[in-house]
Amino acid sequence: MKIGELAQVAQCTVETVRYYEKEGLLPAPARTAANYRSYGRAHVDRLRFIRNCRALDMTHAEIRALLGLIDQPAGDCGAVNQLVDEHIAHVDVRIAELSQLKQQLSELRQRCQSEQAVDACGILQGLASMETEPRHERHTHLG
Amino acid sequence: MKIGELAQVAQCTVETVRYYEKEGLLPAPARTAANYRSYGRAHVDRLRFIRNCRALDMTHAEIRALLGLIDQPAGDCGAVNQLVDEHIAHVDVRIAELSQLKQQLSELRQRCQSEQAVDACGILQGLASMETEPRHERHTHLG
DNA sequence: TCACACCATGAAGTTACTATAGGGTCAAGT
DNA sequence: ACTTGACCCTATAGTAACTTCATGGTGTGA
Repeated sequence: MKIGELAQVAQCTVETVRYYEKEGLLPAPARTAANYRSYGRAHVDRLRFIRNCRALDMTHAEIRALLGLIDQPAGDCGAVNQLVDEHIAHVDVRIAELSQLKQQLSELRQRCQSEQAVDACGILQGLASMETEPRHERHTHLG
Repeated sequence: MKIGELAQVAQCTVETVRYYEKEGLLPAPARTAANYRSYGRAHVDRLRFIRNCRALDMTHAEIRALLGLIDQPAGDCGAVNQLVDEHIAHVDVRIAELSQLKQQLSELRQRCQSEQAVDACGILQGLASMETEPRHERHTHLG
């Protein structure tokens, strides 16, 4: 199986596949005489696993941790549970942050209902006079 | 006012201030004899405005647009209203995406309640067998 | 005069890709 | 045989909004 076919079954681009190989997420496959990458079943499984994790917004570090656990099938999966729990916590934090953000933006939006002069615009006045908060540290990798 | 003091009142780092200057968000200030940047009231106001916008997760492009409108005080603020409305829409989209994500992650988490062997872990099995979805385009700059 | 906090510049690192440049391979059609 | 087009290869740079690092100058209190 060549790279284009692999990318298609895993729903990503060939550039992404090559990128994962360079990052060490996907093992380098054998090459054909023409130096084309040649993939098998194991690569398909692993790439689909990676893409599914990415669809859940896990970072490469998180995925790397899961793959490492998979590669040691004798171990127990307590670490897997913990990683997923932490990831869910990240998502929760980010949802809370965005909800508060929306609240602030809605209040700001209330300050100007008409198309008036920029000088008098309540939104711009609000942005100028807001209490400037210290940049909070990221508790999550979710943007 | 030197850069450290400015950064402090605007709740950001001196590196960020210099970065905004390089990006053209903050005008280059006068320099002292020792080549130190020397800021005044206008810089404080503008930087605080920028930081408040960033606290609301606006992009530099969005902020640049707002600053451009401010610099033409004769214009009307219809464009301001539109920009804020669009930004609120971005936040809404992202909240919806994350809520769905949390749902999927919670379902996944249900699949393994105990610390069993990795081979049998329902979470890893779930990640391996999920339907791989095509990567959706970003409708928002919020990660 | 020494230590130390503060300032300066420029380059590189971060994340997860995407895009571009400049080329090689292969199968089908003429 | 030749060409066209779809596919493959590598290497490099760009994205967003900073942060970190390396290296060195400036100002002040003891």
